[in-house]
Amino acid sequence: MAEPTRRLKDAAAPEPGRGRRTEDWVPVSRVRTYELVLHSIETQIVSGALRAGERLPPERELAELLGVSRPAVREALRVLEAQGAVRSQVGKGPDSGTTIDRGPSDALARLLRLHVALGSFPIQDVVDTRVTLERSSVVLACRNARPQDLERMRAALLAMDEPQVDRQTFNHLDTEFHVALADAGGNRLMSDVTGAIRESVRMPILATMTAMPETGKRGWPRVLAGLRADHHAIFIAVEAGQGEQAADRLEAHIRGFSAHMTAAS
Amino acid sequence: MAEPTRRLKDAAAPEPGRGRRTEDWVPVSRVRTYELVLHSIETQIVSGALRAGERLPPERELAELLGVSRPAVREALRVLEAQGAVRSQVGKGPDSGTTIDRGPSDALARLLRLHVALGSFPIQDVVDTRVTLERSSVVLACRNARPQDLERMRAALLAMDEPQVDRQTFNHLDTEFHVALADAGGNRLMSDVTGAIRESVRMPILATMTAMPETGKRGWPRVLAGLRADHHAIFIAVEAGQGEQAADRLEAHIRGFSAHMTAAS
DNA sequence: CCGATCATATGGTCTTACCAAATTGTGGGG
DNA sequence: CCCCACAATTTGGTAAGACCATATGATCGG
Repeated sequence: MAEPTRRLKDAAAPEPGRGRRTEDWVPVSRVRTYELVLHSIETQIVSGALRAGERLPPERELAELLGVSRPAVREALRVLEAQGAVRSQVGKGPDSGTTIDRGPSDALARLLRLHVALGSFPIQDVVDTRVTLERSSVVLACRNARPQDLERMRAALLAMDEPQVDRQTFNHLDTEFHVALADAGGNRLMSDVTGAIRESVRMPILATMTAMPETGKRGWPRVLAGLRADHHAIFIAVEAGQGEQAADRLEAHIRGFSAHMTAAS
Repeated sequence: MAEPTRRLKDAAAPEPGRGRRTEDWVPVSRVRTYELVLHSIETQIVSGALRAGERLPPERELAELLGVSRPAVREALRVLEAQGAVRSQVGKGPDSGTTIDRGPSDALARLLRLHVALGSFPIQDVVDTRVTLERSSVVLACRNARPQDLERMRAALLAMDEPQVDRQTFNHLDTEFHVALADAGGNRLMSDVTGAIRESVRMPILATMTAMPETGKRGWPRVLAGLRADHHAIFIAVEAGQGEQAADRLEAHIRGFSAHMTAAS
């Protein structure tokens, strides 16, 4: 690690007394201490001074090095942890403490899910973005899919064909199918973002499914049959390596269901 | 707010003494307290019980309601704040305290920048994803761009044409141009993700530019001229509403420069 | 009636303390 | 000499309490 030792706050405080004093002045700090810590660590990561797998100093030491309190350090570490950038473990030994950890894990998904729920993005925008990404993914999948990728998709397909499948289970399997499709493309970023977006609309989709009546042209049984047919058609095209056709079918599939969602609202 | 009052940890502690006692047992919690708080608040947001603009209870109150300590609550709030889901303000009055705040702001960009720096995603994947999204964005921009969007792009173009522009400034303006292009499409999610990706590769791009020699076919002056020409060509196509041509030029532009990056490494 | 001052609510920060988990060191017994 | 049990140490996890800074609102005096 290059040099994390520069203090964020001048540690030569006039007194070891708590907090800051009115006479300090320095107009307005306005920046919260934990943001300073966060920025310090982020900078070291972006600049390459901190690499994946390396360990950060212990919390207490880091607090002293930066001239801040331990809670401030902890708050910053919590943010980094939620972003999947670090991992903390108690105990002693080489694996203990806080280590840099390249694992976006579900950080992206959680972020997007929150903002979809909050309505930060119009549903139509989410659908369009999803179409864009999944079209690309499926084209890649036609070229790069390995046998185990196809097997994973086939397993989801078969499970969705179960006659007694309920809507929640179907929704889970549907997500799994699309995520497997994205993974099959072999582009990790595209797959993660695609998965995050599909995950972020899982709840709204389930709500739409649940609201569907038991009969009728727009009833659940009819819709379910359509979705199954869509999935099979997409899968066949992927197996055959027909990228454009698969993409078109996928787009129709996504837009078709999203029409139910916008119609309901 | 529906009901945040269910305690996360049984508050009927035998003693007001600190921490937990050995006799509590309950095998292993293994889940950290702040995660419980975080999950509790996230659930209320996703379920719609907490909507944008609403206020959370004060930290102290929330801590008591959930039966946890204030630091635990604060750590959870910090994570939500970093995700752009809440905003905290001191003071009194209707705007004070912690409020739900739909503003992804730069949360996405920071997340991606970290992981690109950490190497969580291969550079080629990032480039491909960027191409996919920007192609879609520019097609949308050809249909939806308003005069002020075009003006913003034009301003960036002109600034990049300054003869004395240095590499760092050029890199900033280049980012601004691509972000303006994405914004012009009118899809907020696609624009945010596109901007985040472009932002996340800003440092690597700058490093590549800085490493270029002053002369030669692959020297900075020659590359600079090429980039300027690319941008102008893209802009002209957008102005003319020729989506496919703009997309093709954009892809060539992005892939052309990325070739320098992969060649250098 | 208006303005200045004080009260209050709220997040921001630091200190201190103790708990829990995991590794490591050490000593005794085989 | 080796191995196992136990203690020491390191490190994150949690809590309680205090004080500071800021923004609003209320109260009182002119």
